[in-house]
Amino acid sequence: MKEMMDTKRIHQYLTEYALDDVFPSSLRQHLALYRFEPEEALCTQGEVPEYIFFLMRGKVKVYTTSAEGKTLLINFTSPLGVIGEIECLNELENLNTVSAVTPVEAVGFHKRWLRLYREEVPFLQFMLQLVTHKFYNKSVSLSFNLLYPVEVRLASYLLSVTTLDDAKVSTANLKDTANLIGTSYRHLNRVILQFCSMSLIERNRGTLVVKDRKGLEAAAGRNIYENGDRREHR
Amino acid sequence: MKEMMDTKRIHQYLTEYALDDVFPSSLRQHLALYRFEPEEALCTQGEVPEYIFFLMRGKVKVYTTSAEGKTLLINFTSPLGVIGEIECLNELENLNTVSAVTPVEAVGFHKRWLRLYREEVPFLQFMLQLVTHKFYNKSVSLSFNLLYPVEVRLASYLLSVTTLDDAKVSTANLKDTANLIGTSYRHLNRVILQFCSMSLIERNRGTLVVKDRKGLEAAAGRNIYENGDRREHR
DNA sequence: TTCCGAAAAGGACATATGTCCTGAATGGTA
DNA sequence: TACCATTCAGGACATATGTCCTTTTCGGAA
Repeated sequence: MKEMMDTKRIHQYLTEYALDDVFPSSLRQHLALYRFEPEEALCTQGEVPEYIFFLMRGKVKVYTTSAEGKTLLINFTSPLGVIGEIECLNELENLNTVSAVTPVEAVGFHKRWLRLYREEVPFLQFMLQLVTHKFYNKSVSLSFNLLYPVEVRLASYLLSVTTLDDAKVSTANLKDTANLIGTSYRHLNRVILQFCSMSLIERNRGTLVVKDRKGLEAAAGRNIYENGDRREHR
Repeated sequence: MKEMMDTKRIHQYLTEYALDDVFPSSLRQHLALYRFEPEEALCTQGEVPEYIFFLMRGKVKVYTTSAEGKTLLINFTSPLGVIGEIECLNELENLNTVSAVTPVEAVGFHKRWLRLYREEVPFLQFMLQLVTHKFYNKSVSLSFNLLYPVEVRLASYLLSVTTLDDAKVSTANLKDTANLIGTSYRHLNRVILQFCSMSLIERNRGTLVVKDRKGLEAAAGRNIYENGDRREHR
């Protein structure tokens, strides 16, 4: 983590994401710009977080590891995602580890300043908005993972990350995909094979190509990732 | 749902749960007291909610039903739980159905008044606090259900709903228990049998008795419901 | 007490999914 | 081009969990 006091760039980001009201000028002095390299952790499961970050550039992955070492990928988060707010607001330890996937820039502040921010209506409104959205998406994914078989989850996922124009998914990160929909790489392959034999998709070197969206929709029942933050994953 | 304008009782509840600051007197005129009978729904999956309720008395269950009719019990909620806030704040449809288990009393207001409340710092702080907690608990249960086998989930559950003094769990609602830990009644029985044969618990007519907390703790690894809102379920 | 019906428990089997391993494909390098 | 190391796909098997149905238990009515 590299901290920078690049006030100008911070201001630029705040404007880009319409956060000028959320951080009134009186509170900006506590904001800093942070940079993370790929693989670097923004926060670590089990530790108590110090900072709240607003993701401005790049992509991070959020995951949990069980005592036995099994990993559950929660999601990939893109701007404007927020990291650490749940734990900082409640003095709890991190449930997840968040690591940079690409080079990342985030605006953040140390949690000791929360007492200032939490007196501000726009800040509170923004956070509430954000957390409720996160909650909603999380609920969707919870139900979805527990209620539907991998087949349905994969079909939904494929519909979400592709369009009619761009029907391809790289298989480079098929392991990530497996984790994301909460299954093993092996099993994912099995289901892919099944979809291929049904001519729903085609597997070429390095990519999956969606051949039959209607068919996939039928397999999915309904597309669960449609409004979820998992949409960002490619 | 029966609406009552029992100002006195509302005031009494607000005091009981230290909500006097959250609802400044200027906003109280929009609050009403609502009563629900067992089995009655406070809100229904798929519909757009109209009210935000603050559960003051009784117990409700929160559950989702899949298109195929499979039911996933999310939790049991007790006072002071809040219902409908996520959806009302974002104009979204209900993800879950919430039904009264016991007779229920809730203080609530129609969402059209949200524009008033959401200008109030104490209200916003309260909601943010509440939603982040809910979120945290949900995250725990998401990870837990996806990462651990039923055996571990049951052990955790048993440790949570019993104490050294009161080591009994009624088997009357074993089906609820099965749903709550996300498995079938059949499979729950299987695991109970297993625990019995390991002398961790004993099954008598109508109750399970915890015999060996240490052993259960070993089976659980760690007790995941410890801070979760599922604790309320008996 | 005996018998019946409802509820609970358990057996048999089916299915989904995970783990481990082998063999094939791939790309880089000499 | 030939060879090697690495990655990827798929086979074989193991395990967890679900579904369906039969058996058992138990309270209550006759």
